[in-house]
Amino acid sequence: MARKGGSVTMADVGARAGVTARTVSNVLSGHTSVRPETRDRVLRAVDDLGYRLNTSARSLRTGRTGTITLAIPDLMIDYFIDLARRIMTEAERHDWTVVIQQTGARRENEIAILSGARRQHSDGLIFQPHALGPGDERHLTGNDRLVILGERIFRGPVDHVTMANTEAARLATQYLIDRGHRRIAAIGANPRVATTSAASLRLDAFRDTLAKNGLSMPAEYVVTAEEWHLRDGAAGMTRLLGLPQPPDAVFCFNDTMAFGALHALAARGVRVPDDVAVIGFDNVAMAEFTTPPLTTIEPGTAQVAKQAVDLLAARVAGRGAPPTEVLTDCSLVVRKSA
Amino acid sequence: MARKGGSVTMADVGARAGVTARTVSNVLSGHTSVRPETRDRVLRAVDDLGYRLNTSARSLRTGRTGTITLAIPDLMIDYFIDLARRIMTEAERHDWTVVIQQTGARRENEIAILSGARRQHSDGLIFQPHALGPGDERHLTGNDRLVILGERIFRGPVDHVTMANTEAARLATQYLIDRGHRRIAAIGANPRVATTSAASLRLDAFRDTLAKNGLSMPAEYVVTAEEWHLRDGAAGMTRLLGLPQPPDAVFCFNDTMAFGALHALAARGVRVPDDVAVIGFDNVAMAEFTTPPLTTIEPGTAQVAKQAVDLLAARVAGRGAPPTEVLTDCSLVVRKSA
DNA sequence: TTGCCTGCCGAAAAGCTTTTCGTCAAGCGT
DNA sequence: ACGCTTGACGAAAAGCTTTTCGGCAGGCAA
Repeated sequence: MARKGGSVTMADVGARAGVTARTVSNVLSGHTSVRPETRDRVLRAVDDLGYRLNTSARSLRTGRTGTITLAIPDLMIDYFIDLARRIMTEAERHDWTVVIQQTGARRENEIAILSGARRQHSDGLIFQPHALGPGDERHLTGNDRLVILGERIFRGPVDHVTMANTEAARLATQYLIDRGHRRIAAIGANPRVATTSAASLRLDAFRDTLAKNGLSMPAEYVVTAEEWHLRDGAAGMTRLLGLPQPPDAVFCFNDTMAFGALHALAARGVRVPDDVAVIGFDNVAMAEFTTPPLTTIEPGTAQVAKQAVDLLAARVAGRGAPPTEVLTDCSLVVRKSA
Repeated sequence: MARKGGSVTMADVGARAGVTARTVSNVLSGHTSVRPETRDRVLRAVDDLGYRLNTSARSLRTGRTGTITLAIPDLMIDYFIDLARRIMTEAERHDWTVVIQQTGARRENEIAILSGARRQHSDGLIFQPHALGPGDERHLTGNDRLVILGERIFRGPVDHVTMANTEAARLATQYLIDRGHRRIAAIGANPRVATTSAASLRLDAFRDTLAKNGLSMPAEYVVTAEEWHLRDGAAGMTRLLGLPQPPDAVFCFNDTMAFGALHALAARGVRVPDDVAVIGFDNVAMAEFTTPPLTTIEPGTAQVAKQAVDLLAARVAGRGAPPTEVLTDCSLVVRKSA
């Protein structure tokens, strides 16, 4: 805890141990060798005085903060919670603390993040954009030490790590088709968002797979959802159920919306999967525990987290690797809802 | 982003604007008045040079980091996610960034947090202990700027903010009794934890309310759960269902476990609430969307968040108020599961 | 006109750690 | 015995901002 006035400094513990601050620093950091005897004296002095390292001073000197920033749309979406958790544990391996910034998926906030206004004290940034897309390169001003989560939206030399959105979406819709469904809807479209966004990619793959199987995609079967929250899923589903000809299967673009959809279905007494099949995307922990348990896409969240912080670590270490683009493995996990 | 070598400093922008670093500082912080004309020159220089404030240097000088730490057991429990989100938005009002530290509910980690080893760069700490309890006062060495979430476990001069655990648990069990249930079980006991912990308080209130209504609490009806995760709830429920005489109602000590219990029930084809009623605790967002929607306790999470950061802000501001203890309002929200 | 106050800003110190430079002694090889 | 390397540590600089101390000019009152 950064104290105000009378905080005890390295010079103080040095004085008590009969050495200078430099030796104290060496003892604490363990970089240089110091005689065991003086080492013990220093350690004892540290203990006696209750000394605590001033990280601000260290950061000022070393130019490293020991903190990275994770910028995501929103902690109301289970996937991002899962992602944040995993990134935190990965970061631990690099002795990093992570601070989470919510952008609310709003363009101005995303720009603010990139411009550095909201991540001052940070060694690097892991950033999942939502509103930003191709053409916004100008906003990443001097942002080395950045890894983008999602499709390659910037032409600049930036690392990207992303899940296989189109392959996964294809997997999901093909599965529904193979199970005999013909009136298949999707929840989660968002026309106001870049073509590289998850929403667009998944919708495109959905449409393509339908077409490839000779099925059409009626406009009223793709329902848009701004936020991908629980209530969006529920609202989307009730809208679909109000249609003269409701769908017999629904592909929700994330698990959170699928949970909402399941709720709407149950509230109306519609049986899942008999009357309407539901498939999600993310394979969040809760997916295993809904009624019925949710069939969904496992997008390789663990890999995303590991790759993202490893890539960032490489950038921070200054290894001049060319900008990398990694794609994680996805798979379908079949449970009971479809 | 803290750059390494050639970063541009206040002196640099000052040089370009024809002033000294001091004036630049004044312009940027807005504390002292500066002539509009020079103000503009400075701002333009900032823009031209792409200057970014070095927060480490500022922190070193001011002794404030602009960051607070929130230490909670675990981000796998919905309540703590909810709490973290709310605390983040409250902290924003004070221009604070919050870093989340997970203790895993493990004693050694909680001690490490208190000792400051894992929250170096922080103006204050909001801490929800789990393993620590009365008698551990010695671990809060020089911890002003601390607010504890939970019952008063330390005798020291520390602010506490807590929910009305016993009142809420009484509410929940009384409701089950009033609905005609007689074989009522509880999931979430934890004998290895302090008597001031949520687990103990809720269990005590549960037992008392049962007794007050002339009901007994068979040992096999209180199932212990170490982690309060989804799987603990499910495991606890299946154990209860395996009993020769299963309960007709279950009080889960948090919503996350209740979700697990709901799953176990559904997997066995047990009807809720007809065969077994389920009641939770926390009123998390998901509770509204389960099937059936979860009857649960609203513990005043919003109040907890607001009070905690306001109290912390007062401590940091050095206002010498006596240690405060605040209790939030709770209520029962009835849905369909009980 | 003199004295005082206010607004604006330069010079310099303070905040604490890490790192560079240098010193001193001891050890080793020849 | 001499030169060289290595180990241990002191002195001091560097890293960048905020704040204190003044100084200077202009305005206002006496």
